[in-house]
Amino acid sequence: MSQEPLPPDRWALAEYQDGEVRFCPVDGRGRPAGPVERAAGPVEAVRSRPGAGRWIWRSTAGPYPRLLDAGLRVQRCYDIEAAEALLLGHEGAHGSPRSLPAARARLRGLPVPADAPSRLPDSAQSALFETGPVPLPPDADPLESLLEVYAAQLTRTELTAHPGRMRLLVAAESAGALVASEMRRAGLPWRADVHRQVLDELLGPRYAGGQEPRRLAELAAQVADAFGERVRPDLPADVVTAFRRAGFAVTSTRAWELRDIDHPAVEPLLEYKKLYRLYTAHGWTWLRTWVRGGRFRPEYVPAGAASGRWTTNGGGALQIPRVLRRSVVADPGWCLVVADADQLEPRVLAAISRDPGLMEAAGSTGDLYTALSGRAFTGDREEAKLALLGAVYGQTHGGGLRHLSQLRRRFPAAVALVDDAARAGEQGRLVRTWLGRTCPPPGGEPGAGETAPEGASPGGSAAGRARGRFTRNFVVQGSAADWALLMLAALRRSLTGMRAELVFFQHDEVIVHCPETESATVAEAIAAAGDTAGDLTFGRTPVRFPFSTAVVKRYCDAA
DNA sequence: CAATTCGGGGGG
DNA sequence: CCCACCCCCCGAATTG
Repeated sequence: MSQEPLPPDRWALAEYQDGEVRFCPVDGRGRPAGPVERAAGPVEAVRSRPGAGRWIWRSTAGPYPRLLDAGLRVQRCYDIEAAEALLLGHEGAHGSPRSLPAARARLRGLPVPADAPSRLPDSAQSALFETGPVPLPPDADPLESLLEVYAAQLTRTELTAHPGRMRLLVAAESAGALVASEMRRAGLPWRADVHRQVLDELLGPRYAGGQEPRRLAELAAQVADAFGERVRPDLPADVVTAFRRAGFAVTSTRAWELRDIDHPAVEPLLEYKKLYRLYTAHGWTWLRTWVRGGRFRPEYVPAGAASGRWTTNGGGALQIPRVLRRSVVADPGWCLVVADADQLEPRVLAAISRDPGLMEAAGSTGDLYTALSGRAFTGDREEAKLALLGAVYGQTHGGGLRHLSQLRRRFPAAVALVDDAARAGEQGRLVRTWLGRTCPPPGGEPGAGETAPEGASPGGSAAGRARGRFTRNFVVQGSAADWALLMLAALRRSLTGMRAELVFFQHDEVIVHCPETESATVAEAIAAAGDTAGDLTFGRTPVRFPFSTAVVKRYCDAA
């Protein structure tokens, strides 16, 4: 069946109620290939098998943080619950519970338990209500259940549209889970003193007793002066009313709408909103909550977004405001290698569409948009960029559309790919990324093949068109997320044995914290990881995946 | 009174 | 003029 040589050494590991673990070697079909061993915990088990190639376990977030605490890493893993989510999605059962007990129950035709909520409401945060992983029924043996589900997953994988790609996707998602745990443990270097200095500079000192910062109070007073009445700048309704009274027919208080209004309240108001946002989202409270011992440690959630992009659970790690990048400072003698993938989405589009013209343009490491504008595309770099992004996002009006027909002529296969994806969405069909991650069905979470009730003519309705834009973008953004996982896995591999640590990942950007002496090696490893991931993910194409890389002491000093 | 939605801003 | 796409986070208002 599969011609790939099997990893020499895979081990299944399951935790029991009393904390004990049992583990055994596993063959290529998911059957036990040796005696079951016991250990006091995952640390003891993994330590006893230093040569294990891949650990198969229920969920990386369970045992792996404890392994890291004990100073252990594993080379590779197979995350059953991550795989279950990917397979369910591919099978069109997107929202079905993904836990090991749920997967087992489905195999046996038993009632399927719901998943534990991924994020608890604040009111339930008390230890009393802490919800652990969904429990197996008391009569189920954890290791046997794990192997039963694993074996079935291997079979289901072979039934997917592209089994080889799905195998790769599961491996990549599992590697991502390892990276997420490791990054959280390492933490992003964060100087609380610098952060406080930024807050003091921009917001001024806080008044005693939890009052708002002085600068916010001053700006609020200026707004009130300008209107000649008290207006609370953080209440949109208040502000709209005040502008109406002053003779300006605004419909919202969005920055782009207010920017062009000639009224003395506008400037302090916009400044207030910017600073208010900093104060509430990344102010002193955030600092107290999230920064400990000079490190910011968010909980990353791989595939938290439908497209496969990561999210975080609290801390807003993927929305660090630019003004706070000054606080991300390397340790003495160390540096940050900050690397940003260049024009990732158009390069991904080139690879997944195999469009000859676009592949040729993406076959160089130079700026892709400049390459486009230099060719038979009449327009400058900015216009080329807008046209291409407009095609990927499903732009409906505006300047970028002017060049769309030209794009269509120059890069017919690329445009056809996103157009097909859009049509699929409008017709209520599912689309997949290159590796086979499947978009959620229309009409919300519930999952299992529901048919949109009001979708008689989805192509014609506003909802149908919105769905088309979603699926159009999904195939590109999601395939870029496929690539990013393999890039992380490749980079992680090449950093083993070094002191360098991956400390941040944001869609198309990574930060590695390393001794200054390692920076050149790390930069090379990142460059190599981009192209390696391109070949692994999409097969061999001429498309290159370069990074803009900077070696800096402070995050803000990277381009 | 708690849960949900809205509006506006941040990131890619 | 901006926008299309994916998200997070907060406070206030609204709803059950």
